[in-house]
Amino acid sequence: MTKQSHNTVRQSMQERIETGEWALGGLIPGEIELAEEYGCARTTINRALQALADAGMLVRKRKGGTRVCNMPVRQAKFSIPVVREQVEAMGSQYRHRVLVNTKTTPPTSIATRLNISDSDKALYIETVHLADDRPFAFESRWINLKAVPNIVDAPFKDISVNEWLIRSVPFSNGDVIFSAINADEKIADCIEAESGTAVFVVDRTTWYKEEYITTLKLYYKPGFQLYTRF
Amino acid sequence: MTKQSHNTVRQSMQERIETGEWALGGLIPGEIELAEEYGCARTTINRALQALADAGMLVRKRKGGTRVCNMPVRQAKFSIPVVREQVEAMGSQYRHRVLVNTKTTPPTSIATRLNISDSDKALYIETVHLADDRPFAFESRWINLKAVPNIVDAPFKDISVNEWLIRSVPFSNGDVIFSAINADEKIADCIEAESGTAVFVVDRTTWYKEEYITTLKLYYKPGFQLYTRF
DNA sequence: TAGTGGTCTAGACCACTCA
DNA sequence: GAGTGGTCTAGACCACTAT
Repeated sequence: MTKQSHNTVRQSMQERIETGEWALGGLIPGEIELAEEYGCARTTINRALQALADAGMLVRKRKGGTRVCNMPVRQAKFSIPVVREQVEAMGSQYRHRVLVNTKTTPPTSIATRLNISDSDKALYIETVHLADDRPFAFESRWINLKAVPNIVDAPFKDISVNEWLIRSVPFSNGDVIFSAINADEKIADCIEAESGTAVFVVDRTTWYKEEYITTLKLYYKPGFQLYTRF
Repeated sequence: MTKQSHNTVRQSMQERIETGEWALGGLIPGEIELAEEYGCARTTINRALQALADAGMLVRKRKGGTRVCNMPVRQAKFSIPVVREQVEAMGSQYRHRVLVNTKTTPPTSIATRLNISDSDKALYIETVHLADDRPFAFESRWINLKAVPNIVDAPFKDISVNEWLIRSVPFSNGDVIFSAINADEKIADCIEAESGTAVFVVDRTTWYKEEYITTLKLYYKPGFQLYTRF
């Protein structure tokens, strides 16, 4: 073979795994050997192998060599949903309405999550996200004022709370919990559903460098689906 | 600075983004310039920049240079859930019970998904996944017999259908849809819940090289949560 | 301790795309 | 056409870990 890109090599190796030429859990040749076989530099082989390891297909160990993963679990990458983009992706017009925006002391469960004391005040905001002026999702959010004190001056008419935060604290970390609940009356009312309807819930908490920023729950309208590919 | 690993460089650059030194949507220095600044080879800088671009923090274009992403959307990677591992991760003992296992003609919606004709038979399997002998999830699965004909001989006493497929067709592609529904009577019965309870649903279809393998729906017991981090 | 992957370098050429 | 990122190479040294 002549001139191989790391991509071509990777695909070739992926096929060797898929066809079983390289058995599940089995050891595969070392980098130098593969470099000779493919007729390219070891660096190129290394890059291809690392990509496959990153995808969860290979497990690599110094001295131990490279093995095909014996319990192949595919991983999927997905973007943390931004409601406005979800709405616009459907071809609908996005708008939002702020129902509540107050500074108040949060319940203990929230205070714990934001790592603030029970007596500290936090910003509580309720928002309804609309798609073509029909309810799409209801958002209930608490914000740690110590983390982003200047948020109180921000007007949320044109820009949503979420997008303000994204711009203000651009690359935070966080966790996400997906679940399903039966809508209580309040939620049902906000998303124009009947009480008791199954609702898809996204519970998200974000932080930046040991400091908690915000925690929110998103209740999507009935029938909502979250799609991913792997 | 002396001897920088690509990791150190990456972290340094990540901070410059987070602190706003490199503004959202702004152009950052070119690779050669950064290489001089950090005192390392361009290859090393390239690697760090590619990692950040991969994480969605940077957007790179030939000739156009590298810019900080102006609408930062964090991405999360998560493993396609394998029920047995979910159960064992909770410290419970996993078992499963096969309720139905028949060869039959699928409804049109399923036939379409598996890309087979309406008259073709497919394998239909219903399974209840148990955690410490209590229902954890109910699985309703269709399998394309043309894709994996030898599955009919497989005994699903020790190993679940899913794990048999994973080993047989180890690195398939697929899509996943998360949603919430109200349990009908049958589902409610299988997961020991009341009819109408909100249930978390995972709908998954997998294929390998243009051929559809299987499509399934997983109905989790009430209170189930799917956790991810970003 | 020896063997494997992990990383870095300096230099080169290519491919894309903006002006 | 010129400038940027994308990729490859050959060689070197380091770090981990299985034996």
